[in-house]
Amino acid sequence: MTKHPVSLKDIASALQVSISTVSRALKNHPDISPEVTAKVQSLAREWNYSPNPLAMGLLRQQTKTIGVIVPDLVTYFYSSIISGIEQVAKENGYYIIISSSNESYEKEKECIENLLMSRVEGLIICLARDTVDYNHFDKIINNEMPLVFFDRICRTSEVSSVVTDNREIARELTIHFYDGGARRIAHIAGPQTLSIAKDRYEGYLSGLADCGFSADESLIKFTNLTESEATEATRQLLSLPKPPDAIFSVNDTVSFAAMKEIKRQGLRIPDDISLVAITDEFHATLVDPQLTNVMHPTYEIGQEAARLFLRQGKQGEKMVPMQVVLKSQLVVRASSVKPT
Amino acid sequence: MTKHPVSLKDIASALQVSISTVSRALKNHPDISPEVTAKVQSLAREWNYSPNPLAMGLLRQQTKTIGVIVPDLVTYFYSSIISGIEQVAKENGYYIIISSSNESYEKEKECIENLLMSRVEGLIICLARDTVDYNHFDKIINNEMPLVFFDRICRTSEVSSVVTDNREIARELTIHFYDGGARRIAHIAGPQTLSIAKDRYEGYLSGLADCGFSADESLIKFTNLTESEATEATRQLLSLPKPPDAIFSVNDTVSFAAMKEIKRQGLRIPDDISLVAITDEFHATLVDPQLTNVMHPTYEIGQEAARLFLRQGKQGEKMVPMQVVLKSQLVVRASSVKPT
DNA sequence: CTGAAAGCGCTAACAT
DNA sequence: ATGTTAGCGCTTTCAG
Repeated sequence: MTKHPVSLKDIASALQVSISTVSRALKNHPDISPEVTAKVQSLAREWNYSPNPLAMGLLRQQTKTIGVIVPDLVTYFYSSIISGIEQVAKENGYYIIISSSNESYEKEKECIENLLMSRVEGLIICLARDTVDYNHFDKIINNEMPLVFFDRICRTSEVSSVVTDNREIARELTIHFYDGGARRIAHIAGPQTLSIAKDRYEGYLSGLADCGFSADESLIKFTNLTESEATEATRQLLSLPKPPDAIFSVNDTVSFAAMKEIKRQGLRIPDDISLVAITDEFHATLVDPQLTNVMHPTYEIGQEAARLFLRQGKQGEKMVPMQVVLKSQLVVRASSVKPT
Repeated sequence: MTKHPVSLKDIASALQVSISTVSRALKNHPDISPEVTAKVQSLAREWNYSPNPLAMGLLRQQTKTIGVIVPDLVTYFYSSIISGIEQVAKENGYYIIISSSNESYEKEKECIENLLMSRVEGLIICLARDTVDYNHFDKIINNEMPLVFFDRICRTSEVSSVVTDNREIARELTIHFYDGGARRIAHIAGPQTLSIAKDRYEGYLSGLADCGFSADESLIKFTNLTESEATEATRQLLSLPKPPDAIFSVNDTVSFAAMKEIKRQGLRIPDDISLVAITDEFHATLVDPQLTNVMHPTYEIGQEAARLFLRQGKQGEKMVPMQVVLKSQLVVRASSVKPT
């Protein structure tokens, strides 16, 4: 049992040939005689040779690593996207290094610095909640490093991205509320600096318009996406003289905070208030009543992001930023169907 | 904006000194004159020099990466543990490569192969559900590579590990049921090849004994931890002539499957059946009624695992396998307190 | 005080 | 058909 992984040198000296012969034999180079090739390959297999990625990386000046930055690591949404990235990356011989910005702008900048120091070949990023300017991507863009944003995006004219049809689904969902009998449809929104929050807000307004409503300021609450602000927003909505009969919450954290607060006040879902969540199936069906939800194709988002990334890696292409828009899906469950 | 990261060579030629001088100046080697040192350091800072980890790795024959294998990536439990590993790893200049075994023995072996090919310095692993023999760790152990198991462990006399006090908490929990008035306490168990499942099962038996009960075979169901088997087990328990008045489920998947099935049958929790879950606070308080749960110090598990790993890296120590046992915590909520 | 050279594992010209 | 050499970025003897 050798302590160190076997190298070309080991094989070469065992077989009394040169290192380059071994190297060539391993890749079936036509110059090498069949006998030598056979001997080399069989010994390599026996000794379980595998090329040293560090040496290869140094030689080719490429680490085969993608840096991934997500706002957090512990929610299904991002975990699942990361799985998708990983799968495509692995299939293409890439590793990924995962960092969490913890929703912080400062931390996001730090992550980028660290990943660049680790010599990642490029980055796949979902912006932090607190990120409001986008200059920290200058270096990456100017260096023409592969860069892909997903979900929360920016600088779309320069950077490729993967998103879902937020605006459209928000509109659809608002109309769904209306069709279900709701007439005072509230929205707990997120920071308008965040693309997804903005898109969903706009979709909401557009849906309202389609139903012949104009926006009612008092029914719209902006939050920073934290549970506490979401709870407070819900409380305010519920204490309105004319409270809403439906709430569209901008993301999962907010959705569940709203649900908890509604129940805490003893109101019934959907009888008193209809609710939809933006979350996955497991969570939507875990609670009581089961939640109508917008399901995101998380795994696919990850896959697409990785594919966009790899496409940029290839020198040939002109690096025209591409935008992939995936469809999310509204799944109707009990929480938004009022008893007739 | 240079396309390639700056190297010692770049600095050396700019300053008309040798590469080795630059290398030494950067580490404040006493041999180098203060002036040169100053010049080098200032240029390095200006040009944002950072050493090439590939070159360093090749030189020192170490990649500074830890391979991490978890049964899945998308649940809070593992994500959170990974965060803990990551934090300690990063603090110590290590990267981690994360792989998922998807609960499969075959995939686990594959992951190990791949990680070894990536030249990780060692592994931190939580065994897959389907892993029943442990010979695939021979190579790692014989090579004296750092290896740490957590949660689901094996070969404890040879390998360091991090676990929680499963046996004790299962006992405590069983007694808690009894104290709450339950007299027919069922257990939906996991594969007895899995350390956690075995420990919890034994703790359950021990708790029963403490309450003056002997085990009732009909109240114990063994599952493979999938949602479908858990649902089926619950169904069988509920259809017993004398159904249980409390269910202790071995993990979160099983807990939530059981809860759903109980509700589906129109039974009330905790009135008809008390329930505890092994899950995190977010999920325990998300559902109705809120679940009494066993909380695991997930982040700490990760941190400890990483620390154990790093300790093994240091050559000095004799590599005596250590076992860290962390305390989990029983948090009583509505689901296990029967109305009096 | 500083430079030259070797070597980590590998590949790809460039010999032979 | 095979070997030699240089070089990727860095550290570390060994020589000045």
